[in-house]
Amino acid sequence: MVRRLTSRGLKRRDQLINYAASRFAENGFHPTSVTEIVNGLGVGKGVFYWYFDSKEEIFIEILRGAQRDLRRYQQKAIENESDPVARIEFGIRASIIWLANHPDFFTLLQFAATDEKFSRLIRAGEEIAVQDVAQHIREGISQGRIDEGDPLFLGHAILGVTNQLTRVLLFEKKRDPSVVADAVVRFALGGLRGFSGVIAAGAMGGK
Amino acid sequence: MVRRLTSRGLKRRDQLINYAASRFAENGFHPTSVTEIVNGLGVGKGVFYWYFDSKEEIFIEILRGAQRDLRRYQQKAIENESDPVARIEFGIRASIIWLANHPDFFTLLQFAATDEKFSRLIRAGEEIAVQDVAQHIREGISQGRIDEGDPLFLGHAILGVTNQLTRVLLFEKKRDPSVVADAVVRFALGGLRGFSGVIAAGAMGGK
DNA sequence: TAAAAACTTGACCAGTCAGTCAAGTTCTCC
DNA sequence: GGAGAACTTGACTGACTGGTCAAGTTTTTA
Repeated sequence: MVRRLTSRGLKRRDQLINYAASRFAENGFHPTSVTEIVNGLGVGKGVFYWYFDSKEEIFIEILRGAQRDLRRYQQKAIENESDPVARIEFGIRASIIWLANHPDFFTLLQFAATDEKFSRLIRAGEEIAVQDVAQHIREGISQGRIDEGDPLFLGHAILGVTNQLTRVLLFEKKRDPSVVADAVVRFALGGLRGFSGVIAAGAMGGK
Repeated sequence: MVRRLTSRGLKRRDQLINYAASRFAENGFHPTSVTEIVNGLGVGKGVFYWYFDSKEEIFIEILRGAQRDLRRYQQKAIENESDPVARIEFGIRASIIWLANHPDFFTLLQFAATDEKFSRLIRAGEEIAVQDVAQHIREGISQGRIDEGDPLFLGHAILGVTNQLTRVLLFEKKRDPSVVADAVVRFALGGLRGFSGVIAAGAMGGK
């Protein structure tokens, strides 16, 4: 949808995006109807379709905006740090703080990753985040601070820990963001350092 | 729904569960209609409602079955191992193998975790799996093989790495299950060992 | 000030959905 | 063999969906 929007139009569009995001987060994407969105805002249905071609489109806009905002926040958090491992840590901490401040978006991103219609977009955003961290991992490896290993694998592993602990500790168990961040950082940096058979050495025959 | 089922009825119920699971995995839960399920099986709609009260109920049955089966598989994989760290490793490997053999269930479990109607069930299953691994972690800590840390946090961290790497490496990048398992185990055991400030020591002022 | 562009209304459409049910068929068990 | 239980059919219902559009209002522009 391409339209010349006045400031009034821009405000309305924002209002739709924000309200729709909160409804989608609470009820889910499919169960939330366009009628419900416009009624909640007290406007006619035509308003919705003046700004968006479809329910799908507004959801994609919501996702794009969230991804953009999160990435900016991450980059700002690490811009003055040159040590690669510290950049990883600061990136993790920034992500958790951002998620704590945008719980709705966390829910939306999690759902979108499971829906065929939106998972492409989510994965593309994920891939970008992983590329970012993989670069720091490469530097860390070349400095001998991180064990050899595929940087992309390791980046995804960090993402997985961050997402899971954020969901469980931050949102479900209501832990403080800094506590969650400490736990993620501890595990992620330990995971990066890797495991060379020392821990379980007493036990295993194979691998 | 409680009914006395003959063997014919049990077969039909199984057929409905399996076909519905494959449709839900491919199309998503909401977009898949009951009509689509019964038409795909070439039966009347009444058949569906003879065995299940609702579309929601069949989905819950699918999830329960998957959780039960996965847990059994995990337990079988570690039953003859006494070393706690090795039990963790074998549990991870068993999970990945099971998921590789049940890609539909992986998709379903991921979606269900994001839907308010089903997330309770998923979280309960997750909590059980985490309790299992937390027990091994506790033993590992008391043996001095794993750094101090909340066993539940660490258990969730392992779950997060396993899920993410399974999704990305196994299902998206089509890597061999054993390669995925190696990557997960490496990261998870390293993460358990923890991080005591050595890696990033050169860099950080604050935490 | 007047035309054009931006914005809003809400009734309406065609389609889909989960779920019902009266009627019929097949099976089990005595 | 016959009664009752298990199973199956598919037309039907009422609610709701995403999306359209002709008509109207407000704002911008020149």
